[in-house]
Amino acid sequence: MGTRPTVRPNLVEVAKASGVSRSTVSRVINNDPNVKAATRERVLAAIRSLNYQPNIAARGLASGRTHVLGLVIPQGVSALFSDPYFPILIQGISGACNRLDYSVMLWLAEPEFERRMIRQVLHGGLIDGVIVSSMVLDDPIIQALVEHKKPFVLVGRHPHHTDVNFVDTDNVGGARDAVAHLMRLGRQRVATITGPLNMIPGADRRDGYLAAFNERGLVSNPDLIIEGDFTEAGGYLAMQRLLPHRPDAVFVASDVMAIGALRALQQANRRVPEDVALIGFDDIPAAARAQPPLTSVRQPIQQLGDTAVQVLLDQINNPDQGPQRVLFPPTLMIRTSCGHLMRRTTLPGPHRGGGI
Amino acid sequence: MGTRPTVRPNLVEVAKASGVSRSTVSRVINNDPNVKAATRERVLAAIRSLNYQPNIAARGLASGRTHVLGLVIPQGVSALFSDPYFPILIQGISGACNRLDYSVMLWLAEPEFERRMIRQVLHGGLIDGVIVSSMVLDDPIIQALVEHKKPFVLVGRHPHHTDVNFVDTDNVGGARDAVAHLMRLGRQRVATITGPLNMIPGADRRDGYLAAFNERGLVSNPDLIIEGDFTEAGGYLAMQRLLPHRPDAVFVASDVMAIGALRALQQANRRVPEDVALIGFDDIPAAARAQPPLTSVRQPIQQLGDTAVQVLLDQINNPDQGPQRVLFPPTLMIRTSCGHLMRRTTLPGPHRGGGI
DNA sequence: ATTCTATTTGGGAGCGCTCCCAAAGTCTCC
DNA sequence: GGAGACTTTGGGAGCGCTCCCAAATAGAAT
Repeated sequence: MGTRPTVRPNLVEVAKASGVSRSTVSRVINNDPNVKAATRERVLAAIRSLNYQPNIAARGLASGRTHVLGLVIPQGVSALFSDPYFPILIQGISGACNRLDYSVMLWLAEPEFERRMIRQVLHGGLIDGVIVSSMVLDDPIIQALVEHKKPFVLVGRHPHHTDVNFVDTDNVGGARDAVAHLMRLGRQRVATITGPLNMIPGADRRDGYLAAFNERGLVSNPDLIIEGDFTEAGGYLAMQRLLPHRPDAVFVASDVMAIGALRALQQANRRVPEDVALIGFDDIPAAARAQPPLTSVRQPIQQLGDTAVQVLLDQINNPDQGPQRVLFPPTLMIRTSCGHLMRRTTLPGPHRGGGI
Repeated sequence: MGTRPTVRPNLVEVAKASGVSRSTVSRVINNDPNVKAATRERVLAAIRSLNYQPNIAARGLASGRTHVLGLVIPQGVSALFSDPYFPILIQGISGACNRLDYSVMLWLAEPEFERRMIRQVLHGGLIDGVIVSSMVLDDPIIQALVEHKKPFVLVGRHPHHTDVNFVDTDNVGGARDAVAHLMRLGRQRVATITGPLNMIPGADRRDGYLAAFNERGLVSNPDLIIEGDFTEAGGYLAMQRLLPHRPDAVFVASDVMAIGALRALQQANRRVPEDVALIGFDDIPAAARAQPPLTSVRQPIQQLGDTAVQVLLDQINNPDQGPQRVLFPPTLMIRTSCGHLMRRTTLPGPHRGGGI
């Protein structure tokens, strides 16, 4: 400690220390098979003893490959606080990058800096590929990535760009299954609190709700569809607006909103699940801890992030293959809030009022 | 659209387009004052028309400055999901970086990849400085940063490294004020659920609790101090262990734990605040929405991130100045859960039991 | 041993930028 | 009008790496 210089060694010094040329060291660190085993060992020993780490900037300059991925999270800032979705996603992405020897650059795109961000992603030369977790339809970054042929993968499908890489949860299917479950339990007035319908998961989950009706030849009641905003407060307000229409079940498009809805129900003295059954979406940790524990559609968020990295690297390494599309099936986690099969006698009458 | 080449223009092309030399263009993009105004205009026009963006890798190689900051979040992964602290901190850091024309590389340090991460941060040559949001005492990254003289700033003070840059909330003071408030309201048996005591904010907030006793010449009761783990479940369990010791107030070292504690109290039919007053820490959004709304010590998390960036850039630009230490005073957000001044008649008896 | 091929290694060139020093241009003042 | 000082510009060198081609070496076949 202390005698070793704190300056970074470079290729040439490693080469000198192991008695080979620059090129050979380069081959070793890039796993080129054309190196004799003995030579490779010698070089690796020198690398270890000098604590050598290739300079990413130089490597990026020379090869155009930096082993850095960009993660772009557009959309309003607010959701990032309130919903554990993004932290878990970031976790999944970061874990995969650690494992695969990549690094992550993070852009939380604020609209006012979006143009600069796009320029930097596309032209900065520092990024091998981009993971975009956009949920809004008209995101300029996607168009820019397509035009500049930058490798990228979407987390969450995009209806206008179907021929690009994406990984997603089957939001439509998950919502449909949840609503079908409520119907199977005998609920007659199944409502939904949607996400913002200009966000793709918002629209998809709404479509799943509608699909459950269509499949049974039923028509949905527009009064029972309220648009929320994926926040707790939004779920609370939406539930309040829904109450006069006497739903006996609500499919809420996110757990965070469902928790808000639950609060509104309790305030109105409606029992869950006896008076109103509730199913959320995402299965965040708080869902299981709610009172009553919240039935929820679980999506494998961390796996989404992990897979996004794999798809992106695959695309970077084989640019000529077609786009990959991965859709994970969600799982309905049945807890208390959706209730059991209703016996005829407990079917709600036209208007029961609430209360203990 | 379409005719413009998708390849990135470089300095030489900008130089050619504006009829000056490479060097002059370089001066313009680096805001060197030694450029005639007319020339500068001409170059800027060319930059705009070519949509030029300096190559970060090349710039980093040549100058050793990349305009990239590293953000290292060590510690177990779990806290990242459950607590909005980190998302908000990241938000603050990212916002400041956007404003100041920097980018962020994110490392969620998993222990198994920590050595590689450190090597990359220190020797990768891609990072101008590092923001470390460590909360554990024996973090190897901090030692490594000190030894290699890499500019860095801690978010959260570190008791062993007092001569380094840091920004922090005054955790001791915030906790002391919260406990003093409970005492002033007439509570007799003020307990605390601490964070993990090997985490710095955990220890600091415990110390603040103790300080409130010391300042009044009181001694604290060890039975009323339970170590938690900053999770909801941990707060729930800690509260259960605390109940037999009949606290009439609890200072909980984080809101997430406080929400768990609240759940335990309600399950045990203890009224909040009548039987047990509660104060949390952090003032996360969920605190205000709890039932009853949770009194909490607010720390300016986003500002912490923002300031960390400023301090770090300051340090990068003036490496010879001494370390900066910034301590933000927290604010006690008084809501329902801590109750009002107790009249003598409502002082709790030895054991009242709970219940509606 | 000799030729031919396959494997392994070495060194030049260049990625796009900054830094430095020297050259050219401009202004001032006696 | 020319010396001196200051401002502005240009071009060489080099950051640490990869890529490519050529050279050296080893191995196989005759």
